[in-house]
Amino acid sequence: MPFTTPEDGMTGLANGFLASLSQADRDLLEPYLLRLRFQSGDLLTHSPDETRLVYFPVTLVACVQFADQGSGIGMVGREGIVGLSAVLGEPFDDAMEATVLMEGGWSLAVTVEDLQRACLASPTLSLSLLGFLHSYSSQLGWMIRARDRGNFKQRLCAWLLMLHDRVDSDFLQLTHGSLAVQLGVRRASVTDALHILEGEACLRCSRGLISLMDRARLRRNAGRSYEPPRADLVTALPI
Amino acid sequence: MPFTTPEDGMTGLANGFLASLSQADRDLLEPYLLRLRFQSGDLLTHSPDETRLVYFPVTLVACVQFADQGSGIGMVGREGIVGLSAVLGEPFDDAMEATVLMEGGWSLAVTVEDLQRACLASPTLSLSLLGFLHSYSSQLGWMIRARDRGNFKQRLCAWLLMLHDRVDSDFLQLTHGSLAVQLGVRRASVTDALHILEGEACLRCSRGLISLMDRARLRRNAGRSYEPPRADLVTALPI
DNA sequence: AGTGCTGGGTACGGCAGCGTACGAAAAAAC
DNA sequence: GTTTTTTCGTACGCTGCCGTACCCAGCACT
Repeated sequence: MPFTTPEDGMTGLANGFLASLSQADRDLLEPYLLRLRFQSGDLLTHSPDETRLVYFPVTLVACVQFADQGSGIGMVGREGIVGLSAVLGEPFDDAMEATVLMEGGWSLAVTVEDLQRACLASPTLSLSLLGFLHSYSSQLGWMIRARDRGNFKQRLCAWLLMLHDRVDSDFLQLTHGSLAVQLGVRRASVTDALHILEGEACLRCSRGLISLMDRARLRRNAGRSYEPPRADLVTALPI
Repeated sequence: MPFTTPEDGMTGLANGFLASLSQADRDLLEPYLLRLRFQSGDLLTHSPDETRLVYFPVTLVACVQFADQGSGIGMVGREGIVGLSAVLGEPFDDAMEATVLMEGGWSLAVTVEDLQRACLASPTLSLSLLGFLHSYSSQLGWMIRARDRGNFKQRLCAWLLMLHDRVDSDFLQLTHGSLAVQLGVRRASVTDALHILEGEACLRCSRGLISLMDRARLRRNAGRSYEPPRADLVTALPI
């Protein structure tokens, strides 16, 4: 994952969290932003040279999971932040890690030290971080809800919708197997559920690719296992 | 829940989060702290007179859950904060609420406005809030893990251990029914699992009371569904 | 003592998802 | 063109938990 120049295909600060900051807070971070490219399966938690980084994904989507087990916990994409726990300082919480989904993509990043400096200089920046973390916690709450109420088909729909919220395309480069790992079920369960959804004209499957056809119907299928993202919750700060 | 004086049985700032603050940050909040008493089932999300409050539980334990459904999502006690989302300002995220478990107890609290003022005055306070929210997110992650890996008996053990971490007594005033609601299962499932644990001499049940006998054995039962709290993650800030 | 209520013991059929497994088709490697 | 690998289709028995239901034992109230 080499450093690159902005001309390589990235368009400025296309990260939702950074975009939601005030001009002053953004100015605190912008000089230190790195532009990085990742591939599917890359680990975001540590950078190669042991510099601790905090990531602001742009085109990539990451899945937060326990380091000792595959099943996915949370999902972060262009709307959020990955690796935020590092700003809290040692000792790091290394139970979780984040891996890059699908074909990979771009992310902005700053070193932990730079972010810490900025936070200590700006209470509103710290509160913005708090805002993201709250909305992430809320996402985890919905994940928990999805796991006890709701069958697997609903969970699958909810997961696909969450991913769809974080990419620009209706075509998701996913194998049934990788989906099964993320959702913590058998590969066969994914195949079966996808076939049903295909029968309902919600989506179509080909080898390693899921094409979403009818998002509204998917949402109806997901029921209350899915909650659309609320950008206003992240940005609405007093002052 | 009337306001009371400190002599009523509360011993100072016996909340883990407040205790972890620097003296300067604590001084920002202490003048505005209220001391409140709650009973089992009380809702912490709103105060009676519509004043939005943020709570620092002392002897009470609260369960965070979706407002439209009983099953528990997270648990907060004397180590943490309830209602933090309110500091992010309108619009509030009203999908979740927090109710008081067991026999109730004491909590400190400040109004949202007072906390916001303090946060804007102190970046380190904001970062401390971030620290709590991270450790809460981590707890939710463990909850998710407990729900797919691990059978119900493990989840039950993990939940009891989490509650035990947040009270001083080995005697938990809980009915099988209320446990079933929290864990999102049948009451009969709770009864069955408790009988097994009773057979293993982990605990003993009487009417509306669960007496923990062997915490170590409970932890072995919970397996990797339970993670002991790490106070250091909340407090370790880089200054 | 009688009545009512809450909390707990127990049972039985049902089903969603699991573990495992084997084969076929598509892509990739050679 | 042939071989190897990946991805997907499909099946079968199993089990943990569910839904429902009924009964009994404490405890409270009168």
